[in-house]
Amino acid sequence: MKRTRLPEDPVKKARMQAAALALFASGGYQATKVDAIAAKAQVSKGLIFKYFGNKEQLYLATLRQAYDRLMAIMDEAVWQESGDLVAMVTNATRYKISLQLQYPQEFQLLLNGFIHLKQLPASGRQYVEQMMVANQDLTQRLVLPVFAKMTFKPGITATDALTVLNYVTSGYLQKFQQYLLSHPEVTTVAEMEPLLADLTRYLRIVEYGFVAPA
Amino acid sequence: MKRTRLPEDPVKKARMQAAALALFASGGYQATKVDAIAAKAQVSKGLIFKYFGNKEQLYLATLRQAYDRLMAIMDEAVWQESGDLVAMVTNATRYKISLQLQYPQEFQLLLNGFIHLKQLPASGRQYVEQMMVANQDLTQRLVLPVFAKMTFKPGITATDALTVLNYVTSGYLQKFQQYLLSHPEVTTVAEMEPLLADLTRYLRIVEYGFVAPA
Amino acid sequence: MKRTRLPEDPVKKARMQAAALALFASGGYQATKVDAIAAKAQVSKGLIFKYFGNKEQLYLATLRQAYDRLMAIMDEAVWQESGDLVAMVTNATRYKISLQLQYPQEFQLLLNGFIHLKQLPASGRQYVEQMMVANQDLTQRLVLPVFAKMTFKPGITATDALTVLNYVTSGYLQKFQQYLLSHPEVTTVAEMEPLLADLTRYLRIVEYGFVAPA
Amino acid sequence: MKRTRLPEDPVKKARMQAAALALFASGGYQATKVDAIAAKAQVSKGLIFKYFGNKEQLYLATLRQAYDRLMAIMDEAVWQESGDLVAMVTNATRYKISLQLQYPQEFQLLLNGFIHLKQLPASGRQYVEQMMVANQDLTQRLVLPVFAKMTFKPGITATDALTVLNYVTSGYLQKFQQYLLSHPEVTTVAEMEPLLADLTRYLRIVEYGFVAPA
DNA sequence: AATGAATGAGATTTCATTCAT
DNA sequence: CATGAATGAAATCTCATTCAT
Repeated sequence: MKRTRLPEDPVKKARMQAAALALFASGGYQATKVDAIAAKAQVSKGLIFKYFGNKEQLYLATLRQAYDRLMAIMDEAVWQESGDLVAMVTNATRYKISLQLQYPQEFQLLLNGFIHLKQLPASGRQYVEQMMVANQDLTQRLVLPVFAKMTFKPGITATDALTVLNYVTSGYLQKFQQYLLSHPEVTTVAEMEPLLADLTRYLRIVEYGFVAPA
Repeated sequence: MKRTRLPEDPVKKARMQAAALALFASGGYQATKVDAIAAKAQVSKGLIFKYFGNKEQLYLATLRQAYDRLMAIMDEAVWQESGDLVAMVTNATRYKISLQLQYPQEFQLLLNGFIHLKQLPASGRQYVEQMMVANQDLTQRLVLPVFAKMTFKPGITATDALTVLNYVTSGYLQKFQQYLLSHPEVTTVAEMEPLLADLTRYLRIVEYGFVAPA
Repeated sequence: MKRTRLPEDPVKKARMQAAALALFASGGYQATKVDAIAAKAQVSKGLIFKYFGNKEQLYLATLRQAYDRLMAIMDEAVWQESGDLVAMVTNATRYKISLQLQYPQEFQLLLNGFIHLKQLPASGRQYVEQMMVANQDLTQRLVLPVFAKMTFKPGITATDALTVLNYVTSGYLQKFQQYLLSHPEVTTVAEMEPLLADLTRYLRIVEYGFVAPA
Repeated sequence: MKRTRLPEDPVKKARMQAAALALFASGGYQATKVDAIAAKAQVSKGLIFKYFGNKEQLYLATLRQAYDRLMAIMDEAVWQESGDLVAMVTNATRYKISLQLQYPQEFQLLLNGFIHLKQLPASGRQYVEQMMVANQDLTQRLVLPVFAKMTFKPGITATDALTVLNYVTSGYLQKFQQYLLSHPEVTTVAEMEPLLADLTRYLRIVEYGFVAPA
């Protein structure tokens, strides 16, 4: 018995999403033409409007999908707790890097989304904002138990330490992403290990300072 | 005594530039309509094209002006050298903050420009890129002399320390800018002093680590 | 059986070309508005740009089409060689006249094109120039064999004779075209025969002079 | 006693006319911008409108002036009657050529005007049409007396002979004008004498035919 | 009277969205 | 259902004409 065709062809829908992701990520909302998405998805323009209503909703759907995809993967308990803060944060960062390598477009899209926040329809902001928050939550959830075992200098709180750690790792990740853009041949985390050694030193500085004890 | 009308009326040109700055900064290139700029500048559409040729050149002129304005001011030797690294970087940051408060649109425009780098016409990239470079150069020029008087832990270079300092201050500035967006009532550096105290602690961490000596 | 819609609807494209031909021919490039072409072709403005890119390319396409159409028809071996020069040139002219009656707009367009040569984009000139050359080549190809059988007066070359023939026939054609403009009711060559008798006399003059032998 | 300034400065008006003539002649009506005319005339745009009302009237004034100038000069009895038709027509043509050399822009303007006749406002047509008529009248006035002394072949009228003469001389003049466009270094009639020898042969053909008597 | 900056109607061009096939 | 040709509102850009100085 022939199954009646689904009202929405999931294969085509996936192609549209993928095309939209790629183009929105690299070109932004306004500069990306629906024509181009349809062409890249090998689908008619009309179908895009049938499936997504209009360009803005397509953008939101793309944003949501990127967010969901990253969150789904991040939620996996990939990172192991450990007594060594530096090792742990480096590991976590190594993992984030692998995500960036796997999902560069999703990262780019959400990053742009963050910048364009104002221009986004209200319903779109939540994804971008949640993404930011979730990222910090994650680190916090991991790092706080380790902090519990450490003694802080007087006048310095765990929040301070966490903030600085976040600044350093996200600054590092940003530089890292730029590096990727100019070295598209890099596709595995292994190739990034030399750069990760930098991060370890940076984190060590945060932990113990760069000033030699008198 | 009234001045005779100039071939390019500097008052109107300034109004156009200001309108373009405000709208491009908040809306980006594509979303900003020339009509809107003309309306905001209280000038006819035609005049914009007479003064700037076309929309893209108007954008570049706006970018250049924002860049020039910030650079001109930054170049002033506002910050004093000092033996105390933390005090000095905090001062420098306080100064950058005051610039952001004074020129929020210029900052926003160049920040967006950085994101949109790909989409910018080649001639526009230089301003954005130089802006990034200049910012780091500035820090370096200030900080290196201070570093010269300090002794680094073994295995840690001045470059490492500078990088971490940059990550922390720029992370801090970013959070700061977000804060400004959600607190538009804040207009003076004085009101920001409590937040600057945070930065001091963060920098102290970079200098000496957050871990209490055993 | 109805044909499936083609990527470029030949019916609409033909309507656009026809409208463009009519309007460009009578009004020239600048004075003809794309809006008017769209209206005359009963097509939306947008479609014209989808099919032809921009106004200039539409003009060139129209020029090319006019040229091709005329050349295609001229190339047919309509005119028969004959021993009688006057009869032959008159026949050829009768044929050209029938073309003008059939394709008055194409003639007008290329004629205007010739005048506007300077203002034409370089790529457009070739059609107009080739048209001019082809026209003369054609006459030459026909007339030279007949000349071969004739004896010229001393001091007069075949080139001289050909040149004068060309001047007379093209002068005649020009007057003819003016006549058509002021007598739009004339649509068949038959109606033009009285005028063609004039041409025969003119050609006879070229052959034997108008001066009675002493 | 200082004379009060005329309401219209004749020097400036002349510059405007000259600029308009040059630009309309080479670029046609539509392609010529009022801005360009003002710049070439070293006069403000506003003055052009004050003196001529609008662009169209400026064009008509330019057309009229070109016509008047040529007519005024042509009316001079430069050409002498003579018994030899060929010599006389050649002389007349030589004179026309000298006019073309002296007033190339006026010729070009009226030539273009002839082509654009349809697009011209009705009031402009008369100049162009009169120009055409006057040109033929002139030839007629000169040639008919000579014809009176000649005997025509049976079946051939003076009108026929005149028409053919006109075709040949105007065809010749046209080719001549093209020659001038591609040889702008030529500025005197003397340099054109070789080409005038061609015309003599052409006219001889019209007179006696090119066919050698049996 | 002369200027040329300023205007805005109108032209060209783009592209999200619709809809006949 | 799917298509992509067709649409037209809205954007960019041009330039004859006006008018404050």
